[in-house]
Amino acid sequence: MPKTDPKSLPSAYDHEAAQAKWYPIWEERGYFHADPQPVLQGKKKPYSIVIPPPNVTGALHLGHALNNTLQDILCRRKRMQGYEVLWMPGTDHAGIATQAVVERRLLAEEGKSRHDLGREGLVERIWKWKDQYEERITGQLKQLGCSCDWERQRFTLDEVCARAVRETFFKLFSDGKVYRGKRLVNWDTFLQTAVSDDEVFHEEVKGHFWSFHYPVIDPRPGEPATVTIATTRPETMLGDTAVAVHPDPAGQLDKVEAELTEKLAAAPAKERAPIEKQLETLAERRKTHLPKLEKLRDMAERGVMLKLPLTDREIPLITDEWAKPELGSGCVKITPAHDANDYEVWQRNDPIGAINILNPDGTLNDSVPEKYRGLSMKDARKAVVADLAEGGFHDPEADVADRLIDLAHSDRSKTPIEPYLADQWFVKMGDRFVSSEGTYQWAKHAHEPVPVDADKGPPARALREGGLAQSAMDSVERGEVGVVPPRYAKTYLDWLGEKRDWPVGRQLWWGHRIPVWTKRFDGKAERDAAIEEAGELCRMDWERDEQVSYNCREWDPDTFIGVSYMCLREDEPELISAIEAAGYVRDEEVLDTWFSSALWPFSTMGWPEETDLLKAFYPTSVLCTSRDIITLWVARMVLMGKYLLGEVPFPQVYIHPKILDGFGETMSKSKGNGVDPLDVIEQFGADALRFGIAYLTTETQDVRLPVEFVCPHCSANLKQTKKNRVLPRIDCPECGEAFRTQWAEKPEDLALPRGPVTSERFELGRNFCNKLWNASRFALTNLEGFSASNSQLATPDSQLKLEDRWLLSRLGTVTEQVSSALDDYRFADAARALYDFAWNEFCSFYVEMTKARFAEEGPDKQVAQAVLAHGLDVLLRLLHPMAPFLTEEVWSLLNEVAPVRGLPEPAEAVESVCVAQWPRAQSGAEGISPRSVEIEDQFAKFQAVLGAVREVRQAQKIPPKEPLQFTVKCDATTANLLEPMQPYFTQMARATATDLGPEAASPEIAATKPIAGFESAIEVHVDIAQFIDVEAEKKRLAKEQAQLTKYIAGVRGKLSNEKFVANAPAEVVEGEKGRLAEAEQNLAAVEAALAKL
RNA sequence: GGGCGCGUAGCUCAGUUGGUUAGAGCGCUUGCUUGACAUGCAAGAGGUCGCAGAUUCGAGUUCUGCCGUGCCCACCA
Repeated sequence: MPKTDPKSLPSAYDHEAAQAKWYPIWEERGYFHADPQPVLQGKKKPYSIVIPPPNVTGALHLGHALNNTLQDILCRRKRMQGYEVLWMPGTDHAGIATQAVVERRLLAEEGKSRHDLGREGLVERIWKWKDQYEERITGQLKQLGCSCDWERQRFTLDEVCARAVRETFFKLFSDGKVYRGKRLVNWDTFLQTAVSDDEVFHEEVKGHFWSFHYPVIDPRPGEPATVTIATTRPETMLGDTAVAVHPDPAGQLDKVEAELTEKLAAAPAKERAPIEKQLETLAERRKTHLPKLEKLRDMAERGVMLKLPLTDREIPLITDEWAKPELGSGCVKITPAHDANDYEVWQRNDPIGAINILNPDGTLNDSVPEKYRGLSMKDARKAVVADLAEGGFHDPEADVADRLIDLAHSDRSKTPIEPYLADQWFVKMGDRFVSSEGTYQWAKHAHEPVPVDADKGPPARALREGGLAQSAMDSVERGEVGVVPPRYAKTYLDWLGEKRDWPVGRQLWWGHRIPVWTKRFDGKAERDAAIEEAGELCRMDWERDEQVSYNCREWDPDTFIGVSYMCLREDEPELISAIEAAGYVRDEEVLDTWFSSALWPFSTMGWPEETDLLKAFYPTSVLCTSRDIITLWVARMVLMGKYLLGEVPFPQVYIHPKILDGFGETMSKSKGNGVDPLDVIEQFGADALRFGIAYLTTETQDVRLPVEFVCPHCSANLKQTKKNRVLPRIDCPECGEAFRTQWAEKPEDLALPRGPVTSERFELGRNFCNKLWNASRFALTNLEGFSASNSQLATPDSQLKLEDRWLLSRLGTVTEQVSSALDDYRFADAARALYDFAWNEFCSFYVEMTKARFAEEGPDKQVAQAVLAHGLDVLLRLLHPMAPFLTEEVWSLLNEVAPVRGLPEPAEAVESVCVAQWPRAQSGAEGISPRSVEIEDQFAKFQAVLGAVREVRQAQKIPPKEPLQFTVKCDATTANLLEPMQPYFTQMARATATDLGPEAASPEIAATKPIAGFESAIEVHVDIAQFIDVEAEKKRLAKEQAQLTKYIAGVRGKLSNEKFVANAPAEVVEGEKGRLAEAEQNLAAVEAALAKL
């Protein structure tokens, strides 16, 4: 291979070239491929991470860049530490989001709906989209430099994952942890589909608040004959199954009053009026409403029924805390099938039942009286209100008109959402009920709790215990899974503690189809036949000698109406046809995306097969994710890992910060404040992006990134504001030319050149990379003629100069800092340590000092070369996880001039920094020049003296080229130390020390700078006879004097405080005394200098 | 309403168990062009650490309350 001439290297780091060059080479050489064999043979320790799979439809944004950069930093370092590393990549099929995107495109581009294509057609279409999107995501990750094992890439809907999903569902079903229940969903009557909470937006609309009377059946004398209820949705009254009143209205009013009083006492004057008004209203209510409510409560406890107007139904008056005596009439109608709160009331008061009055298209169904059937909700409302008024059930005076109502709308169709009670598959999160009435077990495949003691009825209210959720809680509580930072454990535990059952079905086509077949039966005869039939189907299964099917039955014990379910472990055609021939119908729904995500740490490794991969790499080493999916994803992975493999999927969860925009808001495409990492990579380079991210990733804070557009015409940066951030086109105020943004949609906008969105905060990373690049160029140029023998340092102490030992010591310290920071996921600390060391020490001092040594051939030059090569080598290794491309590029160039380097040097060149050993804290210096606080401290003296001279030059406005002379009054040790640094004072400050030591005289006309912070005083006196600006020097000294005086007064005060001297630790007191003495000495020097001027 | 954060220099942020004269980057001011780097070098200005109390010899750091701000969850018949 021809050698590169270091002098021909460009003066700016070419990130584009390095990125294009190295990634393919890394892949080709298989650096990222994980081999289970060395682990299984005990030769290497495993380290594994599964990627949080990005949604296939989404292009990656900066949040992903952060998430993946951090994982890559961890993986690359572990690889260098000799672990066999598996970083498992993949994508998520993201059911709803993906289907929605593809459906939208289908409609926009072809004018077709999903019904035009049919289930299979649509799914096939989505698969095609998926390949395209996935490729883009993969490409973005590669551009970022992510060292994923691409040969093992998975997709949550691929065959391997599907197998795991089927096995899991089958096991849950067989264990009786799956049941069929009712659940309220957000029903989009236009699209006739359920939409997730995320796809619902709330909009205030003007509404009307009606009051109606429901007649009481057979009231006793003195009791109210009607119950008044208020509602914004009168049409739902057709589905009412109860009216509720609070069980203790007086108590509740007391409680509300007490709260208000407390609030009033604490409220500032201007806020008092409305609270006082509320209190008045409350007092008024006690008179007007309370007696009636208490009567109603008694009636409810007696079991009084009400006549539901417009229907022939009777509904109970019940007590429930949901009814707020301080609001409305104090009573509330209960429509469990069409309101989330009423649904909860139903859960607490099981016998009242629920009536679904809607057809999927949003019209009223057969459960309502004939005259309303088929009406839309809107028409039904008019009819119901009119009929109630006609029947005398309406109380118009109590109505509230023009009330603003927060109404849920579907994000996709923009039509109002109807809460709709749908059959759902649930996974049980708890397995026991415990209440004051006793302990209850879950019935198998049913959601009703059954008492352990058969005499008791179901409990009214109970805590759930045990089960899947509990096992996941235990894992965190016992420390099997550690959460970093620990405060996030609370989110996890609180959520799991509710033990809410997991509704796992989704009314979609894109996803893992639920492997259950259903058959209804009606009556005893049909039921018995179904049981027999199921038995036969199972025998057919047994012949296959594997458990391929399972069945269960549910029925009403009185009527024998029920359903029989068959769950198949695999899609075996023969069994399916047998089952379907028997009248079983396959479930239409698919599983929640999180169901397959929950299996991700092991489904990706081939579970349920006992693969080598699984044996070698499960459990994984850490999960790295953002806080918003702690519940949805992390908790469920732990739960499933414990349930299916008996082992937690990861011993640690690292929760990283989120990236926010300049206004502190989460970045998202819909807000228009998102930044495309490719824009940043293009402008600043992947290394700059990565380093910048690491530098910003602190523990407590989210990362705020003020965002700006870059004009493609004139490169002007335009701050993004709340106003311009969603504009499709912007006219550049600098050059007047227009450009388009990522939100351009119209053809005329799309024709304009695109203005990328970036953040100037990545300049730090770019500048740093460039700094390192140039330091490397310097080193490469000056390592000409370097040979391995040059680096042999047989008698190091005699040959190493102070700066060599200093650098070697510092390398050890920095290695230690970076290592421990990365061990604790303190990425910012690691990045800062490297930044400061590389820039302020390696470049500003060591490289500067070697310039003087390279000027002359000889052993000193050779030592400098050896140390420089070694220093750069260690720096590249430490920096590689954060800046892989830059470090690899420089590594390869360094290999050309100094293939064998380091102290002690390896036997041969290491071909890539990817596979180089991570430095040990003592490594470079080990056995030759150990880490030494003394050396670092000594060197700091030199740095301080140099700084003093430079400061005087600036203060006196002495031109940089003008030579200076100075003396240093210091103890003999310091003088001996400084003496050999003479060439560097010349080199770095154009100054010569004419006298050093305890007796050093100050020049006749001098600027004086005392140096604080060392055990003995150091005074620097710069000869300024030729240049003097007396006023400037006086000013400078006066400032020093003021500072010192103030400081001395402070310390004296402290020391004269007897309590301080008595209570503070001796070392603190001693420290103060020492500093006081030093400050006093410095002050004396300053005052002497002032007097002399 | 519940939970979790954050408020330190003009901006974005560090600040380990309380103990030197509170730091960095950007921006700003001043001075520097020929050999690593103007994506740079040298120096400087800029902070009563949101407010008020408490604990302590000592508080940016601990506690309480308030103000401001953000995120998550629940909810508004």
